[in-house]
Amino acid sequence: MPELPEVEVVRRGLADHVVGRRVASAEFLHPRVTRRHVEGPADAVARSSAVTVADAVRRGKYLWMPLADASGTATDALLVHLGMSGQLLVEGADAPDEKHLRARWRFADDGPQLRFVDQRTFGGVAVAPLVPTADGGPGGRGEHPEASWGAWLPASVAHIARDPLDPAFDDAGFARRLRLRTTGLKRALLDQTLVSGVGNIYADEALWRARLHYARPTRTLPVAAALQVLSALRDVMAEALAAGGTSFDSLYVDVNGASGYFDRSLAAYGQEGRPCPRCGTPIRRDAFMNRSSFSCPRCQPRPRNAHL
DNA sequence: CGCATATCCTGACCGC
DNA sequence: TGCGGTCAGGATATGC
Repeated sequence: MPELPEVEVVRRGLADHVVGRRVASAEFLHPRVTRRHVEGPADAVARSSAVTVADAVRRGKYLWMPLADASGTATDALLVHLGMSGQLLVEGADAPDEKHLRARWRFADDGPQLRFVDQRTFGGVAVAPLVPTADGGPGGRGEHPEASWGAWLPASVAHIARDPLDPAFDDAGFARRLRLRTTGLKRALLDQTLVSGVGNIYADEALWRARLHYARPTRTLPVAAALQVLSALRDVMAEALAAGGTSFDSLYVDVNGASGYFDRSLAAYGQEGRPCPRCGTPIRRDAFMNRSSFSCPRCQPRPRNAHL
């Protein structure tokens, strides 16, 4: 399941193999892939053809490529969300179509194609106009991929918060907004309008590292604890990114989620019954939010005033 | 409006 | 071998 580190691996692959190339034609092979593009698939084809891919940018789990017209101006971006099972692949024209091939872009240089493959069709593609960011820019100093395209993002992504690896992320603002919520801590971490890029896997891992229970009420969470969760998110995502960055082939823009490489490093997620790496207590699995939460019963005791 | 839940989808897996 | 049930979960529509 692609979360922030997996999407960043994909972004880097696009930066290496797609940015700077001119798209000759676009093709969408499944109606669901463009369901978020309100003007319809024909419009998406038109607006992502005969353009040059100017950059590859990410915020949280959203990925986009500003598309430059003949004058070099980019007013639109090709926006991709991988959903649960989406993959972006860079492959030669002779490679057979994948069973779940949903979209394809051919390039004017006749080099490898870009393909979107998605078994479960939770992912999607849209062409969206670029608009200024609400908080006015990336903050300038970092390596974050959004920095090069500065203060712009697709209009349909404007409601998504910055992610923990973004140098312009507002730590104090996050803690303040978190404490205004009346909910449980993990619910809040999964809310992409508060902090983006966090899914079930990294939420569980960060909570384990911070020794906090998923149902800890946000309203009374100390600021220091909120900042510790943020720090844990940054650590685990950076480690996963480092692990993922070593394993992908140069012509394969890999997204295999955590199953490919980082699963060996998971302390809690998917580890039901196995000993907690810190204290040896068997990791427990709880049904929560229509999915599973994994935690250590000893390191992460359920608070007496647990939210739900 | 804030918060919680139902829903979309397909393939792997399990017990019988 | 097949069959029904369960599970995986990101984002959003809907409901309270």
